[in-house]
Parts: sequence; C-alpha cells; structure tokens
Amino acid sequence: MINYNEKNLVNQLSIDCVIFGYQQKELKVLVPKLFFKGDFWTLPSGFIFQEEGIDEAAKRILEQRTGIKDIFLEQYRVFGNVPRTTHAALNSMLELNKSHFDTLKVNDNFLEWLTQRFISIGYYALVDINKVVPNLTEIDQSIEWYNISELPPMISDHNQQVVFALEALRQNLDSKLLGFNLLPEEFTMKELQQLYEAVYAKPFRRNNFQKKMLDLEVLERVGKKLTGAANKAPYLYRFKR
Amino acid sequence: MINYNEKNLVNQLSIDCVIFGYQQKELKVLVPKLFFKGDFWTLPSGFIFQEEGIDEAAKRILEQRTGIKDIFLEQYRVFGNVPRTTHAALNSMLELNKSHFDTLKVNDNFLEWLTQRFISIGYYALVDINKVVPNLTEIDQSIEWYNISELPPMISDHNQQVVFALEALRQNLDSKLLGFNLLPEEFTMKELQQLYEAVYAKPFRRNNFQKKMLDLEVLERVGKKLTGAANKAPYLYRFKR
DNA sequence: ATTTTAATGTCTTTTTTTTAGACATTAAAA
DNA sequence: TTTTAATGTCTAAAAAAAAGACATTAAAAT
Repeated sequence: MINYNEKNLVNQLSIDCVIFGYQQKELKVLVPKLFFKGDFWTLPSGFIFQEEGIDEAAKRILEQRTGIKDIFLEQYRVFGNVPRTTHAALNSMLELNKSHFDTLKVNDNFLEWLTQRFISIGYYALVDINKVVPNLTEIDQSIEWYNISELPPMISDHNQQVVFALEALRQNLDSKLLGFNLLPEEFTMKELQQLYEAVYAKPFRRNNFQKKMLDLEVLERVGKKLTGAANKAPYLYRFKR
Repeated sequence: MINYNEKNLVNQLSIDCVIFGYQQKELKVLVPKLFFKGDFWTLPSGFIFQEEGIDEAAKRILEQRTGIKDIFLEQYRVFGNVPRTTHAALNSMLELNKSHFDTLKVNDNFLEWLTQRFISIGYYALVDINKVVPNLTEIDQSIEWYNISELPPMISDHNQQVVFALEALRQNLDSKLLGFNLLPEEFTMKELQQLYEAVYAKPFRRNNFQKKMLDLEVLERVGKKLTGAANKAPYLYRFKR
C-alpha cells in the first residue's frame, strides 16, 4: 500500500503520461477509465517518490500500465496554471464516490492529499502496441486504446495535454528518429510511411519518402516479407542500433 | 516577509530562470551572486505561491530581478532527477553561513524548507538589456550580466540548465520569431544579423540573411539611422505587431 | 561642387534540395 | 509463360538556399 503523504511522495506534483501506440494505420493513445460511478477518463498518472528522479517515476508509471520495461519516453511540458481546466469535474467525481474511497487500500488522508492543487509534468511515451499488456491499477475500471481523433472526454486538462504531446511528437519524430519505437522490430517501408502519415495526418509520396528515410542511414535491410499476394514482396527493414 | 512553508508555497518545487540579454554582439545571461560567505552563484530562482499559476510565478520572479513587467518567457524543461548535480555545493554553502541565516527576514523553518529535495521548472526569458534594471533580492550580494561563454560556476545543475535553455532558444528563435525581444524597439538589419550570429555562434551571409528576414513579412521600415560615418545610412526596422 | 569611401540594399546566377514523374523489378496468381 | 500489382529506383522538373555581383547613398575628402 502506497502511503499518500509528503514523507513518501513529492506533494502537489504529478506525472501525466500520453502513451502513443500505432496500429492499423491509426495513431492511438492508451486511456484508462476510473473505477468510480460516472464516466471518468484520465491519462495514466502517478506521483513521484521522494528518493526517485522524475524520469524514473515516469518509467515506473509507464511500466505499471503497459508492462514494458525499456519504454521510450520524453518530458514535453509542465501544466500548472491554476485553475487547471474543469477542476470541477474532479470534484464532481469525488462527490459521487465518497463512500467508494473507503474500499480502496489507501491511507486516511488520501482524499485530502488528492484534492490539493496539482502541478503536472507531461510525458509522452512511444510503444510497440503489440508488446503492451494493458494493466489496471486499483483505481481503474478499464483501460483501452483510442484513436487520437476519437478520445473520450477526460478530466482536468488531459485532452489538451494530448494536443501538446502530439505537437511535441511531430516536432521530434523526424529529427530524433523516434518512429521506430512505435513499430515492431522489423517493418516494411510502406508501414513506416503509413506511420508517418498517421502522425502528421497527411500523405507522403512513396518514392520520396523512401529516399528520405534511406538517406538518413539508420535503416538496414534484413530480408523480404512474403505475403502471398500476387506481387513483389517488400523488403523488411530494421533500425540500426 | 514571505512565509516559507507549504501553506503558502508549493513544496519542493522551484522555478529557475535563464535570463538572456544581448549587447555588443554578445549573448549574455543575468546571474546573481549570493550574499553569503564563499563565492556562490545561482540562476535567479523562486517559488510558486499556492494561488498562482506557474507562468505567473515565473513572471513575478523575472519582474523582481529585471524590473520588466511584460517580459517574454518560455518554459523549456523540468529538472528533477535526483541527486541533482553537486547538491553538495548547496550544503557547503549552508554550512558556511549558518549564523548568517538568522539575519534574514524569514520564518524559523526556512532552512529545513530550503534543504529539501527540489524539482525545478526551467524558464528562459528574453529581454532588451537596456530596459533591465537589475535588482537585488535579500539573498543577493550582486547581480551581473555574463557572456554566455564566460559564466561563473553556479550551484547545483544551473550551468547545465543554461546549456538546455540555449538549445531551446536556438530551436525557437527562428520559427517563433523571438529575436525581437532581445533588441530595442528599432534596429538595423545588421544588428539583427549580429544577434543571430551571437545566438547560433556562426556567421550568416548578409544578402541572404536580409532576404530571409524580409520574406517573413514581420518587419517594417521606420526610417534611417544616420551614424555620421562616411557611408550609406542603414534602414531602421521594427517588429510588426 | 565633385569625387571618393565604405557600408547597405537588391538583383542575378549557381548550387542544392525537394518534389514529381517515369520506368524497372519481382512474387505469386492466372 | 504471361499477367498482376505492389515495391524499388532512376531521372526530370520545380523550389529553395547559397553565392556572387552590382547599385545606392551619407558623409568625408578633394
């Protein structure tokens, strides 16, 4: 049982994670739904232990939800301008579920602790969606992948956080060669292109996209992908380490 | 007198500011020296009041040190991986100055409060160096502009923070047209170019630089600058609002 | 007044990069 | 063996960036 107090955790500071995945030509975000009366979704969140670095804390939170140990993650922004949007929603949720909190394995002051003003460090993470085993914490009712264009309404400013996270991802995908974190070990050029198209929400030209990627000199061919279709089999590539 | 406790301020969270200025073809940073025995420099720092947003807090801290109200500032990174570098330096400073703290107008628990682990939100600010009236707080001995390449050794990870801030500035100077914040209201094209050369630490070609700037369509001519030299007078430009 | 000087303003040419078009390759079905 | 449909790669066109060249002009020198 985690002791929610300032001896154990850094007070008033949380970490909110936007976990990006990619599947079937769609960019997705992993969003848990809270185990409370009413429909309340939030980004996967957590707090920072006193003896723990913030990246470390984010890694822990992400591992807990995805089961992935070596996850790619990046801090992109702090959200802390009071009042954060619709703090009201959090309160209405707490109001609806007062009794419910008694059943949780938390210390007595948990509610007081939780309803303080929070400043949140935003991280985004990139994962191979096939490697993820979505995992419920004790306050989750369910956890699901949502298309980025079809996110449920989340509490506080979490929908807005996704907008910022996506912007940060777009800025970095190219320059920092992050795309590979969203794909399986081996992938075809078309798959890589479709990923880019999903992230930037615009089409790329096949020939030029391939040239650009190969010119980066970070890809190596590892074979061919025989699909059984009546056409040439594409090469498989993988990210050089 | 500020009450340094968690009723009044957000605990364990600070704001560190890299204040950039530009003068005589040099990019500079405003750095106070602490009013303690021993040579201790730090970035201008402060804390966040409970009823205050983080941008608001940064603005307040910056106004206090520079006297400028409408300052340009941008959050660029959070530093919070424990142990932050040379926390030892802070301790040795406190050790040297135990008695000194009694003379400060602070509450009794100030020392305990200050020596906690801190997570810091990094902001950088851009100012017209001529408009700044550097202002000492009660813990400063002096405050000075240093060339970015000749910064004094600062406590904790503050020198490293400047490296990150400069990187963020370089990424944004162009795309977000920030340069004007570092210059007086009116400036010549050459002055603008020299500013860019100072920030990026590399030369630009006069003709192409001018074309690029004018093509942005954010500059307007406001007259000529008659210098008394035996040559053509340059135009003065100003940033369109 | 006229010429000279030196810095700025602007146009043209060259080079590089990006984008678009065209064609070659090939695994498997017909 | 031919056809199909997707991938791989080369070439041409367009756009952008870099380099070069020359025009303009305020004030000093003549």
